[in-house]
Amino acid sequence: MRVSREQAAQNRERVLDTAAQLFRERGFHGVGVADLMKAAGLTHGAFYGQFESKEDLMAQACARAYDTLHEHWQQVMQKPVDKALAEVVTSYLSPSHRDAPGQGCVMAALGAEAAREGPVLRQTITEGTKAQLETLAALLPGDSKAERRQRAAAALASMVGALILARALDDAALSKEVLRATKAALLPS
Amino acid sequence: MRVSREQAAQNRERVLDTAAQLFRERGFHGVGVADLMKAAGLTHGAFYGQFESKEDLMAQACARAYDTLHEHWQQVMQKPVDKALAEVVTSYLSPSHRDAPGQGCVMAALGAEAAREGPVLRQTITEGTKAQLETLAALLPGDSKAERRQRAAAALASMVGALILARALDDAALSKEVLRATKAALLPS
DNA sequence: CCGTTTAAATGACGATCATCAGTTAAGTAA
DNA sequence: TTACTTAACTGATGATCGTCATTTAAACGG
Repeated sequence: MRVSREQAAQNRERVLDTAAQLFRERGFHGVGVADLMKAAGLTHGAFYGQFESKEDLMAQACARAYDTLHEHWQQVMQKPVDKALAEVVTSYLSPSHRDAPGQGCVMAALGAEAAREGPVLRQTITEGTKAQLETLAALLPGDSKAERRQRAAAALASMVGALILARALDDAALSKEVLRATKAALLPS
Repeated sequence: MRVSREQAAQNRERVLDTAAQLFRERGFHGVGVADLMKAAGLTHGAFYGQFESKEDLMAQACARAYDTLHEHWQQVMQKPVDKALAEVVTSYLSPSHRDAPGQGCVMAALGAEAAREGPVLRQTITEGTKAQLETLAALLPGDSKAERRQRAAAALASMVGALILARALDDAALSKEVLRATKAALLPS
């Protein structure tokens, strides 16, 4: 059957949101086109009317995920810088972020896989990361902009790594310890 | 055809080494059993005479990779502690490590994927990581063992994250900057 | 109200996936 | 030399993969 122009646009958005979540939860190779469309309430045939290929969707879904994450960070940026930094770091390194990859950091969930994919996806990832670094640099101390950018790069790396470790480890205590230790290194009290 | 007992054991080792490399290069889902066996110079049929399943192989290949990496770290441990720390951090965060995932860190290459796999694989990863943390803790300053373990956890997280970022980013300058910044944070000069 | 457009569904395609049964042939033990 | 064992190969399994041609039917423009 057919559906109104508006409905079709909504469907497209829903497919994108569903993909952004499922890819982060199961990885790019862990989600088939049919799986995804069913999760979005459609059949697999409708996919290629809206997207050029799966790789096209992968890039668009990542862009969508980065947009959503960026909005959250921008909200936190309204607070005073020291509070904002503490909140960004604390929420990133929280057990709830670790346990909800579908709503979480793109790099931590898909970075390693993305490194093996095509240039379109990698460029999307790079742009999202640059925006993240910009936000983070504004929250960190430093005499020059270059120094703040450098600290932001190191801070983002440590947060991404900590989340990946915390998710991979089978030892709950050690998983928590990695998050705690990284938080302590970033927020010296 | 058949092959001597000794030759068969060698074949098994070769399959494991090949798997340890290919999995890190292409991810678990990026390597098929047939691909792997062909790369090891055998046909796909010989696989299930040596391994119980692909997941079984994944765990054994990761254990093999961790063993090899552990040997390298133990060699570096012969040096005085400050030199050893500098070498571990520098080589980990080097462009050559970034560009050779097949011989590099298991967590950086497969950590995110491993988090979604079965308990056998996750346990293997956890054991390998614990050994890494132990080695790293011996190289870091700190008043107590607990403090050194905490610093080791934060240091490993930052190294893993930096490598993943450096591999995923499409911007060569930024990729290098992430490695450099993380090295600077870990080795204050 | 009718003809056109098009979103979605159906169904199939070739390829590849992990897995395994059956066969071949060579090492091993008698 | 003979009988047994077994590593590796061949070939096929059903499932799933991304992709697309075709059909259906409802929204849209006149």
